[in-house]
Amino acid sequence: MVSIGDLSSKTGVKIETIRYFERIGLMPIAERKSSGHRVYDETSLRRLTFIGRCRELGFSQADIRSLLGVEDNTPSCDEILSITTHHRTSIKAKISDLRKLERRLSEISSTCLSNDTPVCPIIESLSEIY
Amino acid sequence: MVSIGDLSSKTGVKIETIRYFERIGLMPIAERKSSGHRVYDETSLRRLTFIGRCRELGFSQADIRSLLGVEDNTPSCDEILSITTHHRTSIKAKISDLRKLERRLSEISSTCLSNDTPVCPIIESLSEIY
DNA sequence: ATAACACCTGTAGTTACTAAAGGTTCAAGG
DNA sequence: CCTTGAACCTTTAGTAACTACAGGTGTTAT
Repeated sequence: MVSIGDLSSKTGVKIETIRYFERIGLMPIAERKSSGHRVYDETSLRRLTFIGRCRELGFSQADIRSLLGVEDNTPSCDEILSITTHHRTSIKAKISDLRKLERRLSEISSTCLSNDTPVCPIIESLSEIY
Repeated sequence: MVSIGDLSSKTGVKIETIRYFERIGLMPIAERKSSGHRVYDETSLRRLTFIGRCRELGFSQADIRSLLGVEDNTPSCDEILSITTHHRTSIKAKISDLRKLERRLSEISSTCLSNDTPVCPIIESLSEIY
């Protein structure tokens, strides 16, 4: 039985965030001491650890909800693998988008290095109307 | 002299977003017809085109503000190159972060494929307390 | 004239938290 | 026992960067 501060330091999730997770239903409603202070047990610790790791891995709250079986039932191993795979796919897509961006930016910047025009070629190329 | 709808279809920026840009000062306060409808000229078109392209390239509003010289003066070519380079650096960092994530997810998923345990190894590995 | 459409304002919702204001409770030292 | 400072409580507002809606006015074509 630990306090919210202890839970926070054990998981690395900020106190406000833990209360927020309770509010939105990611964490169950915590039991209280007579004073009103929240108390947590090992189950809470495991659950928050799980949420924290998912967060580090970039899962959305909706994904975490599904993984935890918050609104439906506990998901099957297949469902979990499917959510994870889907998340991986979207990460790969994001990487590919960012790489394209980087290439475009690098092209645009290169015109700037050979700069002998009175007007900035980056600005020009970005405001040009076709 | 065109309407907000025309400007929107020429630039691909939604009408609500154009009004929003005016509200936050990215676009200048538009002139109005006697009816109250906004009217735009070529200068607005160039400016919105610029903003739209920057947005596609993932620049933050703060960056766009600097590039446009909204709060300070018109930036020098050096300043523009510096903002762009900085943005490229953060894109590269994001790519590298996402790649790490992807590798972690791929590791975690692989344990699931050889699944003969009664409990999901993905969930297990994510909620484990050390 | 009237329908259909474009435009107007103002406000609230999105995601995933974070921070601040203003008030209890707890634990340790004197 | 009393005090003081840390930790806790609630509620509300703020962040980025828009998007969407409600409820009203203007414009255009038949």
